Amino acid sequence: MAKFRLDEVDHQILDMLIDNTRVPFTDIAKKLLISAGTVHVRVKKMEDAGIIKGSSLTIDYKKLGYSFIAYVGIFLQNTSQTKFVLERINLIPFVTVAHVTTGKFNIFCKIRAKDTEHAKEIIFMLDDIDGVYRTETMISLEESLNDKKRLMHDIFREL
Amino acid sequence: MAKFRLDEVDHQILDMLIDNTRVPFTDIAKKLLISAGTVHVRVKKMEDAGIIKGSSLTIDYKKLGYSFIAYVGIFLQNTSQTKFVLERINLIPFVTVAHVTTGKFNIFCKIRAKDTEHAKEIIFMLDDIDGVYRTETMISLEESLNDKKRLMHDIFREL
DNA sequence: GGTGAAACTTCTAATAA
DNA sequence: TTATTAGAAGTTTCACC
Repeated sequence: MAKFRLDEVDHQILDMLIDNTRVPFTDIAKKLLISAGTVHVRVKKMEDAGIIKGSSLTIDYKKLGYSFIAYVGIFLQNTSQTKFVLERINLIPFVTVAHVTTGKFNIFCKIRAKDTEHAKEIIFMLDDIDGVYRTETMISLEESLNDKKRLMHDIFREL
Repeated sequence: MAKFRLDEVDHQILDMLIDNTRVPFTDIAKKLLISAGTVHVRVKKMEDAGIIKGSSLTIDYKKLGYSFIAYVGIFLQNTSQTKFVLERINLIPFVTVAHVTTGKFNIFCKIRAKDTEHAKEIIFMLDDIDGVYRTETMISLEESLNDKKRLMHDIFREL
Protein backbone atom coordinates (compact mmCIF):
# COMPACT_ATOMS: atom_id res chain seq x y z
CA MET A 1 0.00 0.00 0.00
CA ALA A 2 1.51 3.29 -1.12
CA LYS A 3 2.10 5.97 1.47
CA PHE A 4 1.50 9.60 0.63
CA ARG A 5 2.98 12.70 2.06
CA LEU A 6 0.73 15.70 2.35
CA ASP A 7 1.99 19.21 2.98
CA GLU A 8 0.57 21.67 5.48
CA VAL A 9 -1.85 23.20 2.96
CA ASP A 10 -3.24 19.75 2.13
CA HIS A 11 -3.69 19.07 5.84
CA GLN A 12 -5.54 22.31 6.39
CA ILE A 13 -7.83 21.68 3.45
CA LEU A 14 -8.57 18.19 4.80
CA ASP A 15 -9.20 19.60 8.27
CA MET A 16 -11.80 22.01 6.96
CA LEU A 17 -13.50 19.43 4.75
CA ILE A 18 -13.52 16.78 7.48
CA ASP A 19 -15.25 19.28 9.69
CA ASN A 20 -17.81 20.07 7.01
CA THR A 21 -17.71 18.67 3.50
CA ARG A 22 -19.96 21.39 2.16
CA VAL A 23 -17.66 24.25 3.03
CA PRO A 24 -17.19 26.18 -0.24
CA PHE A 25 -13.76 25.99 -1.82
CA THR A 26 -13.83 29.78 -1.98
CA ASP A 27 -14.04 29.93 1.83
CA ILE A 28 -11.14 27.51 2.19
CA ALA A 29 -9.16 29.59 -0.28
CA LYS A 30 -9.87 32.80 1.64
CA LYS A 31 -8.82 31.27 4.94
CA LEU A 32 -5.61 29.76 3.59
CA LEU A 33 -4.80 32.79 1.41
CA ILE A 34 -4.67 30.77 -1.78
CA SER A 35 -6.95 30.72 -4.82
CA ALA A 36 -10.07 28.60 -5.10
CA GLY A 37 -8.53 27.00 -8.17
CA THR A 38 -5.63 25.75 -6.08
CA VAL A 39 -8.00 24.24 -3.52
CA HIS A 40 -9.78 22.52 -6.35
CA VAL A 41 -6.56 21.09 -7.76
CA ARG A 42 -5.38 19.89 -4.34
CA VAL A 43 -8.66 18.20 -3.49
CA LYS A 44 -8.74 16.51 -6.87
CA LYS A 45 -5.18 15.27 -6.34
CA MET A 46 -6.13 13.74 -2.99
CA GLU A 47 -9.24 12.17 -4.48
CA ASP A 48 -7.25 10.70 -7.34
CA ALA A 49 -4.66 9.36 -4.91
CA GLY A 50 -7.48 7.67 -3.01
CA ILE A 51 -6.73 9.49 0.24
CA ILE A 52 -10.18 11.02 0.10
CA LYS A 53 -12.38 7.98 -0.42
CA GLY A 54 -15.71 9.75 -0.23
CA SER A 55 -17.96 11.73 2.03
CA SER A 56 -20.87 10.99 4.26
CA LEU A 57 -23.42 12.62 6.51
CA THR A 58 -23.25 12.25 10.26
CA ILE A 59 -26.70 11.13 11.36
CA ASP A 60 -28.03 11.39 14.89
CA TYR A 61 -29.19 7.82 15.39
CA LYS A 62 -30.46 8.62 18.87
CA LYS A 63 -32.95 11.07 17.39
CA LEU A 64 -34.15 8.28 15.13
CA GLY A 65 -34.69 5.94 18.06
CA TYR A 66 -31.45 3.95 18.00
CA SER A 67 -29.68 4.75 21.22
CA PHE A 68 -28.51 1.33 22.27
CA ILE A 69 -24.92 0.36 21.52
CA ALA A 70 -23.27 -2.90 22.49
CA TYR A 71 -20.18 -4.88 21.62
CA VAL A 72 -20.47 -8.62 21.17
CA GLY A 73 -17.52 -10.98 21.32
CA ILE A 74 -18.08 -14.23 19.44
CA PHE A 75 -16.46 -17.60 20.17
CA LEU A 76 -16.43 -20.01 17.24
CA GLN A 77 -16.50 -23.79 17.44
CA ASN A 78 -13.71 -23.78 14.89
CA THR A 79 -11.72 -20.92 13.31
CA SER A 80 -12.19 -22.46 9.88
CA GLN A 81 -15.77 -21.21 10.07
CA THR A 82 -14.68 -17.57 10.32
CA LYS A 83 -15.46 -16.61 6.75
CA PHE A 84 -18.87 -18.25 6.78
CA VAL A 85 -19.88 -16.68 10.08
CA LEU A 86 -18.67 -13.23 8.97
CA GLU A 87 -20.82 -13.48 5.88
CA ARG A 88 -23.86 -14.34 8.00
CA ILE A 89 -23.11 -11.49 10.39
CA ASN A 90 -22.98 -9.06 7.50
CA LEU A 91 -26.56 -10.00 6.66
CA ILE A 92 -27.74 -8.50 9.95
CA PRO A 93 -28.12 -4.77 9.35
CA PHE A 94 -27.90 -3.78 13.00
CA VAL A 95 -24.39 -5.12 13.25
CA THR A 96 -22.46 -2.08 12.10
CA VAL A 97 -18.87 -3.36 12.33
CA ALA A 98 -17.32 -6.81 12.60
CA HIS A 99 -13.66 -7.64 13.19
CA VAL A 100 -11.74 -10.90 13.06
CA THR A 101 -9.49 -10.59 16.10
CA THR A 102 -6.68 -12.21 17.99
CA GLY A 103 -7.03 -12.69 21.74
CA LYS A 104 -10.09 -13.64 23.68
CA PHE A 105 -12.66 -13.66 20.90
CA ASN A 106 -12.62 -14.97 17.35
CA ILE A 107 -14.93 -12.29 16.01
CA PHE A 108 -15.83 -9.06 17.60
CA CYS A 109 -18.68 -6.81 16.51
CA LYS A 110 -20.60 -3.69 17.32
CA ILE A 111 -24.37 -3.53 17.26
CA ARG A 112 -26.76 -0.59 17.25
CA ALA A 113 -30.28 -1.22 18.44
CA LYS A 114 -33.42 0.56 19.58
CA ASP A 115 -33.47 -0.83 23.12
CA THR A 116 -32.55 -3.85 25.20
CA GLU A 117 -35.36 -5.93 23.75
CA HIS A 118 -34.22 -5.19 20.24
CA ALA A 119 -30.60 -5.85 21.18
CA LYS A 120 -31.59 -9.23 22.61
CA GLU A 121 -33.12 -10.18 19.28
CA ILE A 122 -29.95 -9.24 17.44
CA ILE A 123 -27.74 -11.16 19.85
CA PHE A 124 -29.98 -14.21 19.47
CA MET A 125 -29.54 -13.92 15.71
CA LEU A 126 -25.78 -13.98 16.24
CA ASP A 127 -26.05 -16.96 18.61
CA ASP A 128 -28.11 -18.84 16.04
CA ILE A 129 -25.48 -18.71 13.32
CA ASP A 130 -23.98 -22.15 12.60
CA GLY A 131 -20.50 -22.40 14.02
CA VAL A 132 -21.03 -19.85 16.77
CA TYR A 133 -20.22 -21.52 20.07
CA ARG A 134 -21.21 -18.69 22.41
CA THR A 135 -21.21 -14.90 22.67
CA GLU A 136 -20.32 -12.37 25.30
CA THR A 137 -22.01 -8.98 25.35
CA MET A 138 -20.76 -5.66 26.63
CA ILE A 139 -23.33 -2.92 26.78
CA SER A 140 -22.14 0.62 26.19
CA LEU A 141 -23.33 2.98 28.91
CA GLU A 142 -21.63 6.02 27.45
CA GLU A 143 -19.86 6.69 24.19
CA SER A 144 -17.00 9.11 23.86
CA LEU A 145 -15.66 9.85 20.42
CA ASN A 146 -12.46 11.65 19.86
CA ASP A 147 -12.81 14.99 18.22
CA LYS A 148 -12.30 14.48 14.52
CA LYS A 149 -10.36 17.66 13.99
CA ARG A 150 -7.86 16.98 16.72
CA LEU A 151 -7.45 13.43 15.54
CA MET A 152 -6.61 14.59 12.06
CA HIS A 153 -4.27 17.24 13.20
CA ASP A 154 -2.30 15.18 15.67
CA ILE A 155 -2.18 11.99 13.73
CA PHE A 156 -1.31 13.23 10.31
CA ARG A 157 1.05 16.04 11.18
CA GLU A 158 3.65 13.68 12.52
CA LEU A 159 3.77 11.46 9.47
CA MET B 1 -34.87 12.54 23.28
CA ALA B 2 -37.45 13.38 20.64
CA LYS B 3 -38.06 10.85 17.91
CA PHE B 4 -38.68 12.03 14.38
CA ARG B 5 -40.54 10.41 11.60
CA LEU B 6 -39.17 10.83 8.13
CA ASP B 7 -41.13 10.05 5.01
CA GLU B 8 -39.90 8.10 2.01
CA VAL B 9 -38.67 11.22 0.23
CA ASP B 10 -36.60 12.22 3.29
CA HIS B 11 -35.10 8.73 3.40
CA GLN B 12 -34.16 8.82 -0.24
CA ILE B 13 -32.53 12.22 0.14
CA LEU B 14 -30.59 10.93 3.14
CA ASP B 15 -29.55 7.81 1.24
CA MET B 16 -28.10 9.86 -1.58
CA LEU B 17 -26.32 12.30 0.71
CA ILE B 18 -24.94 9.57 2.97
CA ASP B 19 -23.49 8.00 -0.12
CA ASN B 20 -21.95 11.29 -1.22
CA THR B 21 -22.52 14.60 0.52
CA ARG B 22 -21.52 16.59 -2.53
CA VAL B 23 -24.22 15.21 -4.77
CA PRO B 24 -25.95 18.33 -6.17
CA PHE B 25 -29.47 19.02 -4.93
CA THR B 26 -30.45 19.38 -8.57
CA ASP B 27 -29.43 15.76 -9.20
CA ILE B 28 -31.39 14.57 -6.19
CA ALA B 29 -34.38 16.57 -7.41
CA LYS B 30 -34.17 15.05 -10.88
CA LYS B 31 -33.97 11.50 -9.53
CA LEU B 32 -36.84 11.93 -7.09
CA LEU B 33 -38.94 13.98 -9.51
CA ILE B 34 -39.24 16.93 -7.17
CA SER B 35 -37.84 20.44 -7.38
CA ALA B 36 -34.40 21.44 -6.15
CA GLY B 37 -36.09 23.91 -3.83
CA THR B 38 -37.93 21.07 -2.09
CA VAL B 39 -34.71 19.13 -1.59
CA HIS B 40 -33.19 22.24 -0.08
CA VAL B 41 -36.11 22.74 2.32
CA ARG B 42 -36.14 19.07 3.36
CA VAL B 43 -32.42 18.98 4.04
CA LYS B 44 -32.67 22.18 6.04
CA LYS B 45 -35.54 20.72 8.05
CA MET B 46 -33.47 17.65 8.91
CA GLU B 47 -30.49 19.81 9.80
CA ASP B 48 -32.62 22.00 12.06
CA ALA B 49 -34.12 18.92 13.71
CA GLY B 50 -30.59 17.71 14.41
CA ILE B 51 -31.04 14.47 12.47
CA ILE B 52 -28.26 15.56 10.14
CA LYS B 53 -25.51 16.49 12.57
CA GLY B 54 -22.87 17.30 10.00
CA SER B 55 -20.79 15.84 7.25
CA SER B 56 -17.33 14.46 6.97
CA LEU B 57 -14.84 13.06 4.52
CA THR B 58 -13.97 9.40 4.47
CA ILE B 59 -10.20 9.22 4.60
CA ASP B 60 -8.15 6.18 3.64
CA TYR B 61 -6.05 5.82 6.77
CA LYS B 62 -4.22 2.86 5.30
CA LYS B 63 -2.87 5.05 2.51
CA LEU B 64 -1.59 7.42 5.18
CA GLY B 65 0.20 4.61 6.97
CA TYR B 66 -2.34 3.74 9.67
CA SER B 67 -3.43 0.20 9.03
CA PHE B 68 -3.34 -1.24 12.53
CA ILE B 69 -6.64 -1.51 14.42
CA ALA B 70 -7.05 -2.97 17.89
CA TYR B 71 -9.62 -3.01 20.65
CA VAL B 72 -8.50 -2.58 24.22
CA GLY B 73 -10.58 -3.56 27.22
CA ILE B 74 -9.66 -1.68 30.40
CA PHE B 75 -10.10 -2.89 33.98
CA LEU B 76 -10.23 -0.12 36.58
CA GLN B 77 -9.14 -0.41 40.18
CA ASN B 78 -12.38 1.33 41.10
CA THR B 79 -15.38 2.35 38.98
CA SER B 80 -15.40 5.76 40.66
CA GLN B 81 -12.34 6.56 38.55
CA THR B 82 -14.26 6.11 35.31
CA LYS B 83 -14.67 9.79 34.52
CA PHE B 84 -11.06 10.64 35.26
CA VAL B 85 -9.69 7.77 33.17
CA LEU B 86 -12.02 8.58 30.27
CA GLU B 87 -10.71 12.14 30.24
CA ARG B 88 -7.15 10.88 30.13
CA ILE B 89 -7.98 8.45 27.34
CA ASN B 90 -9.45 11.27 25.30
CA LEU B 91 -6.08 13.01 25.38
CA ILE B 92 -4.56 10.17 23.36
CA PRO B 93 -5.36 10.94 19.73
CA PHE B 94 -4.88 7.40 18.48
CA VAL B 95 -7.75 6.19 20.61
CA THR B 96 -10.63 6.86 18.27
CA VAL B 97 -13.57 5.65 20.37
CA ALA B 98 -14.05 4.88 24.05
CA HIS B 99 -17.09 3.30 25.71
CA VAL B 100 -18.04 2.83 29.34
CA THR B 101 -19.44 -0.70 29.35
CA THR B 102 -21.14 -3.30 31.46
CA GLY B 103 -19.76 -6.81 31.50
CA LYS B 104 -16.18 -7.90 31.42
CA PHE B 105 -14.47 -4.52 31.06
CA ASN B 106 -15.08 -1.13 32.65
CA ILE B 107 -13.98 0.83 29.63
CA PHE B 108 -13.58 -0.38 26.14
CA CYS B 109 -11.80 1.47 23.36
CA LYS B 110 -10.62 1.28 19.80
CA ILE B 111 -7.16 2.36 18.71
CA ARG B 112 -5.72 3.07 15.30
CA ALA B 113 -1.97 2.84 14.92
CA LYS B 114 0.77 2.62 12.33
CA ASP B 115 2.06 -0.81 13.30
CA THR B 116 2.51 -3.16 16.24
CA GLU B 117 5.33 -1.07 17.71
CA HIS B 118 3.20 2.05 17.60
CA ALA B 119 0.22 0.17 19.04
CA LYS B 120 2.39 -1.04 21.91
CA GLU B 121 3.24 2.57 22.78
CA ILE B 122 -0.42 3.53 22.82
CA ILE B 123 -1.38 0.57 24.98
CA PHE B 124 1.41 1.45 27.41
CA MET B 125 0.00 4.95 27.61
CA LEU B 126 -3.37 3.47 28.54
CA ASP B 127 -1.75 1.18 31.11
CA ASP B 128 0.03 4.14 32.64
CA ILE B 129 -3.14 6.08 33.44
CA ASP B 130 -3.81 6.30 37.19
CA GLY B 131 -6.64 3.99 38.17
CA VAL B 132 -6.11 1.54 35.32
CA TYR B 133 -5.61 -1.89 36.81
CA ARG B 134 -4.85 -3.81 33.64
CA THR B 135 -5.78 -3.96 29.97
CA GLU B 136 -6.60 -6.67 27.49
CA THR B 137 -5.92 -6.21 23.81
CA MET B 138 -7.64 -7.69 20.81
CA ILE B 139 -5.94 -7.09 17.49
CA SER B 140 -8.11 -6.77 14.43
CA LEU B 141 -6.97 -9.03 11.62
CA GLU B 142 -9.72 -8.05 9.26
CA GLU B 143 -12.37 -5.36 9.35
CA SER B 144 -15.76 -5.74 7.78
CA LEU B 145 -18.06 -2.75 7.74
CA ASN B 146 -21.65 -2.98 6.86
CA ASP B 147 -22.58 -1.14 3.74
CA LYS B 148 -23.82 2.30 4.73
CA LYS B 149 -26.61 2.41 2.22
CA ARG B 150 -28.08 -0.90 3.21
CA LEU B 151 -27.79 0.00 6.85
CA MET B 152 -29.73 3.21 6.31
CA HIS B 153 -32.35 1.56 4.20
CA ASP B 154 -33.01 -1.43 6.41
CA ILE B 155 -32.77 0.32 9.73
CA PHE B 156 -34.70 3.44 9.07
CA ARG B 157 -37.43 2.12 6.86
CA GLU B 158 -38.94 0.04 9.60
CA LEU B 159 -39.20 2.87 12.13
C1' DG C 1 -46.66 21.46 2.01
C1' DG C 2 -44.60 22.05 -3.26
C1' DT C 3 -43.05 24.65 -7.70
C1' DG C 4 -40.37 27.35 -10.92
C1' DA C 5 -37.72 31.06 -12.01
C1' DA C 6 -34.63 34.87 -10.68
C1' DA C 7 -30.60 36.41 -8.26
C1' DC C 8 -26.69 35.05 -6.26
C1' DT C 9 -22.80 31.96 -5.26
C1' DT C 10 -19.68 28.38 -6.39
C1' DC C 11 -17.30 25.17 -9.43
C1' DT C 12 -14.23 23.92 -12.96
C1' DA C 13 -11.20 24.03 -16.69
C1' DA C 14 -8.42 26.66 -19.74
C1' DT C 15 -5.02 29.97 -20.03
C1' DA C 16 -1.26 32.51 -18.45
C1' DA C 17 2.42 33.51 -15.28
C1' DT D 1 2.76 24.86 -8.99
C1' DT D 2 -0.29 28.65 -8.48
C1' DA D 3 -3.41 32.62 -10.06
C1' DT D 4 -6.93 34.52 -12.94
C1' DT D 5 -10.88 34.46 -15.38
C1' DA D 6 -15.21 33.36 -17.51
C1' DG D 7 -18.83 30.25 -18.72
C1' DA D 8 -21.31 26.39 -16.62
C1' DA D 9 -23.54 24.65 -12.77
C1' DG D 10 -25.57 24.73 -8.18
C1' DT D 11 -27.93 27.05 -4.32
C1' DT D 12 -31.32 29.72 -2.17
C1' DT D 13 -35.17 32.70 -1.89
C1' DC D 14 -39.76 33.98 -2.84
C1' DA D 15 -44.16 34.87 -5.04
C1' DC D 16 -47.61 31.78 -6.22
C1' DC D 17 -49.99 27.26 -6.39
